[in-house]
Amino acid sequence: MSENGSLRRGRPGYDQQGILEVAVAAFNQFGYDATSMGVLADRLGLSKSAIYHHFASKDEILERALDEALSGLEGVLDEADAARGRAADRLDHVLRGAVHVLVDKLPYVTLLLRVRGNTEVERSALERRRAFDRRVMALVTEARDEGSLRSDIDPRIVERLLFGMINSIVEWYRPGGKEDADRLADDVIAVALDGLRMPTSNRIEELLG
Amino acid sequence: MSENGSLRRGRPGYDQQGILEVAVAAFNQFGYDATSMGVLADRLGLSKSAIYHHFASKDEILERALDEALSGLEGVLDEADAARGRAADRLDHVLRGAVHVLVDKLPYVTLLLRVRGNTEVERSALERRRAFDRRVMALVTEARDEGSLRSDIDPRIVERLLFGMINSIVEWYRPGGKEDADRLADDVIAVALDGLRMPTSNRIEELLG
DNA sequence: ATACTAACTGAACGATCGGTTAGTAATGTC
DNA sequence: GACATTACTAACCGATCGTTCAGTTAGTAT
Repeated sequence: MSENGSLRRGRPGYDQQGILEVAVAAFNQFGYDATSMGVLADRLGLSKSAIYHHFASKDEILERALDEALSGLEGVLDEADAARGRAADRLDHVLRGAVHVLVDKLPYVTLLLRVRGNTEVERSALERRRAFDRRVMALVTEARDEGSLRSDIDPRIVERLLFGMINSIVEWYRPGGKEDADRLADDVIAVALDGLRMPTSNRIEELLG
Repeated sequence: MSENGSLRRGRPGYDQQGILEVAVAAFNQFGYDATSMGVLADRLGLSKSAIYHHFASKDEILERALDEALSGLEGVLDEADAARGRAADRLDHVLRGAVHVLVDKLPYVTLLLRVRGNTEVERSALERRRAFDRRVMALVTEARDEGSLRSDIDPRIVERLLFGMINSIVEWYRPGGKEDADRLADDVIAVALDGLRMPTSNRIEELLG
């Protein structure tokens, strides 16, 4: 439960991170609202009140979890914004990076994608998500203007379809399969950029014509 | 509240459909579990107990709503299975049909896509969804085998990415905008089949080589 | 030993949950 | 008017919700 080698002081047991992992797994299985502190305590093998030693409220557990996901996604965008080069290349980096964050922090991102905005914590997370989307939209627009992306579809719709596809990964991807994160990112980028259609001579003529 | 012109007998008021529409809207706003029968009654302008005149339980309201979405989606697949012709054309019909069902029954499909499987009703709906996905996967496999779709990506992943993209429409599409269902379906199919990349001479050479 | 720190328990709180019961109100039909 | 039909209300139920509190346990540090 502790990541550093030196022994922790005080009575051994869960720390915040340990509680968080179990809680997020439960939230994802039942939904946040449908997960009671009682069943959460059962899963931890603790009493309900023990949880309140580590977190001030159920809401605060959610807040920590959502920040874990959001900071990961925002980090990918920060890297892209710091880099120079074609917008298409920076967008490529963001898409692949987003897939990796999804896979590495799967439970946290899964939870984030199901937030409805019932509380202040949830609304704040939704706003950070919207800000993320806006930054990606700007990148898509840039890539279109430099001639890298097709210009016949609204960049906002392009961005939403792109992340609709990427985010849906949390619905079915499970780690440990033959499909690792790199291969998955390759597939997603291949479908997104080049489409599903099998190239044919007809298509080549169409492109030439 | 009534769709037929002739007057209903008995005291006027809500019928099942009227209750259902308001309930589904509330479920989508707050989430099913976070929507209490109390706030639902407030939205309807009724007492809690009045709702139980129309539905036996909260669960039954959900059941009706999920069936509305599922029967719509299954209908599209039934049409495609009844038709003859290339698998690619039947798949095209399914994808466009799914977009239209999503738009026409937006609140119901939105609700369906958020079901977690906590109750028997939810688990049954999830199983119908999985059966739908399996039928679409078979169609994707057929289209690949006839040479219409690229063969370098697992058909199961293709299907999931496709419907990840399509299903994500419920997260942002709102009726009444400039983007109607037909245009939206065109955009989705365009991105899915031909990708986002701007065709270049390099790409043509690559296809020819 | 003593002090300190962190982890935890059991019992209880007020609030809210989904649901029940018994009775009432408003319409069309005859 | 009587009657059937449909829609609804007020009051209440036991269960469960998130949370609090006073006290206990198990370890490290000096």
